[in-house]
Amino acid sequence: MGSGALPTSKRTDGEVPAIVVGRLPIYLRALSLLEEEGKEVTSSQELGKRLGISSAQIRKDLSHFGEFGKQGTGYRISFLKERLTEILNLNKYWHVALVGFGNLGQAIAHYGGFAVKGFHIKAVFDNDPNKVDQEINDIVIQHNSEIIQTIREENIKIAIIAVPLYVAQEIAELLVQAGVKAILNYAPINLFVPDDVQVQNIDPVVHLQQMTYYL
Amino acid sequence: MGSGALPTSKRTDGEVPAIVVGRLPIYLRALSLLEEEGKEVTSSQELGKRLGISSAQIRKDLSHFGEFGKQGTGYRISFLKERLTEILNLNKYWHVALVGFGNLGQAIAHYGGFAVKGFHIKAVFDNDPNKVDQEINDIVIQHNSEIIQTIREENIKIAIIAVPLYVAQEIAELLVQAGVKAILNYAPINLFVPDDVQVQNIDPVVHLQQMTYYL
DNA sequence: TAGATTGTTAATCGATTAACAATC
DNA sequence: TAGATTGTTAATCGATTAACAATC
Repeated sequence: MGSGALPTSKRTDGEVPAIVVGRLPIYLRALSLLEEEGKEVTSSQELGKRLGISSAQIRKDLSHFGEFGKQGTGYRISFLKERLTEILNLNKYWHVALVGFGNLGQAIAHYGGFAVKGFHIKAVFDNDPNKVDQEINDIVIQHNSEIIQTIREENIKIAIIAVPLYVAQEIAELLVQAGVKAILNYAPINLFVPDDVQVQNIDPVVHLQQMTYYL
Repeated sequence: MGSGALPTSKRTDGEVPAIVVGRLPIYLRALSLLEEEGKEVTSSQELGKRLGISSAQIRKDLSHFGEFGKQGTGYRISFLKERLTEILNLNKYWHVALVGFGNLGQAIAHYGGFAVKGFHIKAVFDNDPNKVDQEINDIVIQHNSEIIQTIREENIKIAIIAVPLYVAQEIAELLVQAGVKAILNYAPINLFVPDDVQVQNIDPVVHLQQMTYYL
């Protein structure tokens, strides 16, 4: 966590709260939408209304990274988009490894949403010999035993874990050994990884279970 | 939001912070795992270590709902599991509607993880005439125009939105009209709904984009 | 009994919001 | 110029943590 220091104007870094970083992609998403609607300029107020966030918070969040607006007129959308894209390191073509080609893994591999945003699945692994050597999007599925070598060779830094609960931790350890620094984890378990490795968890069931509390 | 008042011992309700409710399913997940490992008793410390959460926070969170432990010995896992299940209303067999049977919707429909946890997809809708009348898990896919009638008839309260960005808001409005009170939204947009309707968003790309900040 | 761990209070820490001078 | 909106400071609000008496 918090390892990277970007060459961005105003950054006495190591200090931007993770919760602020977490909102940047949301801002970016909203800006793209506004742009597609033909807008060229927006304000913290307009953005906030769209996102259900206070305008003060948006201005505060952005102020961690520099000054992107103009008093009286707001933010030029194209400019702010570029800056956020840069801050989040989204100018790169990211290579991603996917581990687990079961139900979920297949869905992820077929889902077009990652590639559109610059996250390209370049290696797929599974434990099942019947799946190994199958092809998906021109990629040959490899056995889990190849994880370390392949990921090292291709210098992949981002991986998606879509394996059953009970093997998730051991897969995570392989990925870490292979040099992966960011893991998107779909297994319903808290993974233990070194401090310099990011983990983000996705568990739709947890979201449903939160909502039923109020029903 | 915050409408429901449960008949649980210590609840001067409307007051449990959403962030606390959000952690309960995580605790439940960890308890199930401990149980499967054969453990019968645990402590806030053990749970905390597993989850990367402080033991004080776990005790504080639980204290919103009652007293579930014993000094000196900790928590009986089966008992705490039951209580959390009850608090989160997870004893019910929940009916769920799925809107959108594209790439993502199909993956969701095939994914077994929801049903195992008591969330059963009972109605599926899509706009595409070619998909309507197809079957999935014994359910006949219906056209979006049937959303209101079907959901009302079947008294469904939970829906999953897996439609393209640009129709998500209109679908949400149909769902609300139909009486849905909880929406799991996979479209990358902030939905506007009345205060008594819950929304939880899932966007894996946002998670990846957060992590690349640190890479 | 001695050791362990709860539930809770008070202290700390951090995040959000309100307000406003600066300025486009 | 008058109106609007930024970036930032200070105030408020809320969440986390430390500490400990109670007690199993």
